[in-house]
Amino acid sequence: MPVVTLPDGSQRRFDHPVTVDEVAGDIGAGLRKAALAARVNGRLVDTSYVIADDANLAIVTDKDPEGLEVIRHSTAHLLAQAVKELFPDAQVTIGPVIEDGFYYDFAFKRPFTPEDLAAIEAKMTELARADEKVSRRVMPRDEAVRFFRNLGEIYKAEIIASIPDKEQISLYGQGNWVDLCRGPHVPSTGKLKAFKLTKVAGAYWRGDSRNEMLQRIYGTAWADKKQLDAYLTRLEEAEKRDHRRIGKELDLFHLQEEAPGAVFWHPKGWTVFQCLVAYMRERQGLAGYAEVSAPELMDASLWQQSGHLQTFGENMFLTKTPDERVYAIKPMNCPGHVQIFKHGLRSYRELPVRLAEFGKVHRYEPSGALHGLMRVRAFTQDDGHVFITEDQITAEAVAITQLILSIYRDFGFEEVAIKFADRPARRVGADDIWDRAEAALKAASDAAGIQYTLNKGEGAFYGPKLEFVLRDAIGRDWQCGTLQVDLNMPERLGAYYIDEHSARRTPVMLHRAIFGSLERFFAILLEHHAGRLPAWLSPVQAVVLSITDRQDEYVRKVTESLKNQGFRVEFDLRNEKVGFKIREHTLKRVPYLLVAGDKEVAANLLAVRTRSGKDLGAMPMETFAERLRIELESRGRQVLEG
RNA sequence: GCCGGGAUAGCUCAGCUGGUAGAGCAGCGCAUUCGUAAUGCGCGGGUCGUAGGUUCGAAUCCUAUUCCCGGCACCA
Repeated sequence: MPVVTLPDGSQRRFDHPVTVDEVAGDIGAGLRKAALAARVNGRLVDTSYVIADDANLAIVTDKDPEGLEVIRHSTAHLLAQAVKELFPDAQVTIGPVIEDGFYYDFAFKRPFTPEDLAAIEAKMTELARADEKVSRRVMPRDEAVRFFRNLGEIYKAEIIASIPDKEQISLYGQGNWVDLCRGPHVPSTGKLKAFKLTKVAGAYWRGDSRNEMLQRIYGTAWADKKQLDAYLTRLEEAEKRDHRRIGKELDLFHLQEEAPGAVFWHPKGWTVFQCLVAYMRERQGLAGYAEVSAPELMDASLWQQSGHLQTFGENMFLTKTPDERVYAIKPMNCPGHVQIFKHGLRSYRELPVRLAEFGKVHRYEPSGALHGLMRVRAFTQDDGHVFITEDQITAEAVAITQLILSIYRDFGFEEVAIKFADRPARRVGADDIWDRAEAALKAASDAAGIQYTLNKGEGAFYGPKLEFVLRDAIGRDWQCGTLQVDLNMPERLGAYYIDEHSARRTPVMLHRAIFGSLERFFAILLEHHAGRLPAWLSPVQAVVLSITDRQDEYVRKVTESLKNQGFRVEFDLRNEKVGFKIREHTLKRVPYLLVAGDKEVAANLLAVRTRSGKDLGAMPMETFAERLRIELESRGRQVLEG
């Protein structure tokens, strides 16, 4: 007879097998109503699950993260049920839970339209209102395959047929609709109260671009209307932070048809870009890197030798000159750096040799992949290559890791996830070389004391890598930095040094980038700060405003003086009300507005206002300059605006 | 690259079933000299992404094409 232990340690005895639902009812009517699923001995089950033996039980409600998952999963089923009722010819495939919602893929003779989406959502609401009971049953695999074949659901049948044949298949049904599913699901469709279909899109069957394309319907689902609305508001907020929108608003850059995936940097955007370069130049210099610059165009034979052309040639831009030579525009900087390393005879005494370049690379990305500054065809890497002996890998990798994390902190990114990407299917070099490279990178990661997750098969074609992923202000993740151990490229390109016994040795090459792509990092910064870049990165750090033309001379003088001190300052003498000027420059995200009216001129002061609307009072220009200087030098750690 | 949607003034967008393009903001001019997120009045501005086609007539319909957007696939 089962003894059920609840999360608080209390126990309940039953003299017969009981369902989760009954136990919940035994605890309280409110809990019974709120129960969506349960954990029995750690396993997630339906409320109809029968407990026959002693067990630990935790009721799952919409307050639990699992509860929300159950809701989303069940809403995906509701979507499929609605689609089948409205479009009986559509075939169901899969419908998993994703972040904030779910999707379901259908095979259908024509694409779903936005009107279809509205009709489907209305049908879903109707089915949820009907509060149909969701029931579970089990059948042997082969029977399940026959069952779905008979229904004409060939995709489902294919999925089930790929499950090992001894397994029992669970099916969930609601109304006259039934689907294969591991579950669990909500006890009845009435539990689904806050959902919305968001978009239709194409998606390949089984995620393989060689397969046919299905219709994917995305939706979001929440415990209640309030959560749903909060989510929709969050989407709107994210849209306002979109770097493409901010780039336009602040006149930072543009893209145009003749140069897909290549950026036209405007003066203000380029100012910020140059701030990033200057910052990195300083940090790298201190870390022992020497800056170089290698050609953007090199003979294709070099790329043949490096392995790029064979492995990733379809992503490279090639050009033929009138003399019939084929050149490749560099997609990476490493071969260039190897040429510089190779020039002259290197001694082991020189190692590590650390070369860095703000290298502009071009990659022919698939047209559908392009996305603002995040994914472009022409971009600038803060690329660096370190040539070392195998014994030096650990120490150097630890130093690089620390450098990367320290730099991210300067930009306000404290949360950094690290992934270890091991050998990919398309690669160069023998397996034993890969074994050594992966072991060395693992050892270095351990020595650096970092935690990482495995990103299987995602390494570079020449070596394993660590990927550094930033989390921004609204919780999105972006891969930026990378550290790669390469035991292949130096040998392929004939690089060597002379060791202490006068023998030729092939160096190990570490590839590393910190921003990754400057374009991308720039976009991440814009979105992270919603355009309000810290003053040290702002294209314009302050604007001096006049109230009437009586202050013109004073404003010009102050502006000139601040500019001479190295600040990025402009003035605004337009014949407009001060409120109008303040609004405009606030919208342009200028950190400080310095207002000069008759009072300030008389007292030789500036009234300082921040872009967040805070009044810092009137102060002499020298005071403002001093405080701003401290803010810039501390890279925003000591902030004037408070 | 694949599926779907889109492209109209500098920007955001309207323009129903074909009859020859419109708003707000921005810009320009004039007035206003003003104290912390929009002063008022007036004016100019578009071969409707590109190339073909159908038609008496095309922003609107058809075909092709480029780019953009949302996904998928890709991401050295």
